[in-house]
Amino acid sequence: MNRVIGHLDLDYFYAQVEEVQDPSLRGRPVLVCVFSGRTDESGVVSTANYIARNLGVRSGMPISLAKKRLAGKDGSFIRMQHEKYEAISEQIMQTTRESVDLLEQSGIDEAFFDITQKSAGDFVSAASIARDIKERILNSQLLTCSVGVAPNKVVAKIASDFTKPNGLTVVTPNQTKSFLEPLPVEKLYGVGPKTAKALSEIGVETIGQLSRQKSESLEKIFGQKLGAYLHDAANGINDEPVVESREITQLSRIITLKRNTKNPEEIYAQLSPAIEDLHSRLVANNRSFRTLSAIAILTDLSTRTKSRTLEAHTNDLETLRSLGKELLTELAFSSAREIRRAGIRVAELADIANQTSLAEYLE
DNA sequence: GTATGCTTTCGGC
DNA sequence: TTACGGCCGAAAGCATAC
Repeated sequence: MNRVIGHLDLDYFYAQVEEVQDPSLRGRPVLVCVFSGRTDESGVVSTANYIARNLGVRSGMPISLAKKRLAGKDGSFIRMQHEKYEAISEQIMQTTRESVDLLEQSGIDEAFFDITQKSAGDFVSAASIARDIKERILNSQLLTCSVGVAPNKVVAKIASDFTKPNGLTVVTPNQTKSFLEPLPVEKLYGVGPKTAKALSEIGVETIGQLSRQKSESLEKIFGQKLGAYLHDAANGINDEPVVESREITQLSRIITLKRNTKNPEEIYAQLSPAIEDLHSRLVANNRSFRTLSAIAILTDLSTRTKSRTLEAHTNDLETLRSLGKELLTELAFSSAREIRRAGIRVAELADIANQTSLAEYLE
């Protein structure tokens, strides 16, 4: 049977949630912002509604710049409340699960789903399931979303992005090749600037052009794995499964310092609560880590990291503190500029339950 | 040379 | 003219093993 895969994307999610909770925001620019606390308006725009986007506001833009773009426009700058969006996201994912065979959440506002069984492999039936999902989300939360339905994840993701906001794009197996044909290669998941540049150098700009390259020549340039993937994906072939629950692979905490500094003590003092917080989250989830990194964002906004991988997993707070401080100190000493933001990250996570004990490890 | 694992950087939201 | 978060996973870069 045809696989039938969908991708769901909640439209300008945080800002739309704010609009729902305060209807007086409708028709005005709405910006959900992260305020760093350094000055009254230092921080960036996380999400903007379409009215703000049409006035030139983008996510990641400094709040002060967004204010200029919206001069005299009655924009609303709202502090981001992550827990609030998290709770709504959870409810949406929960109800959407009822309409599909499998749901794979990716990020707070996106999910892949598999409706092969529910649609019996039929794309007409799949389209009505997708409309039903959209309607349930609209009825229960008053939120719009954009959905793509296609034969696989790669095409479904491109399809959900194709028409938005409030879009539904269905790409049948027969339509897949011509749907992909004119699109730039960057639309393909896994094609970053590096790969795009390499492709451009062999005269490949569109997915159609990519699809006509020999698999062997792509494998020669990009390696077996990426080369084969690119060839398949450009030809509308991709058999990555929808996986119900993805394990978290890393956790991090990052803060903006009160002022720029290179002093490790001053940085550590401010980062300390974030380290404790990261530790509680590890413990709460019964997870341990094997790799620890310190992160520094310098005054020119460039990023430096320093990592260390341990011989065995641990979730010991003292290790986190002392090793974190050590890595941070190394970063501070090796850095040419002062540090603006600092953070800590743990990776190579494992379940405490499955963790090799010291005794087993020594055997 | 290729595969693998670790470190660092990139990029999306 | 500049302005500037907090996460996450993936990509890229690099070292080492075979």
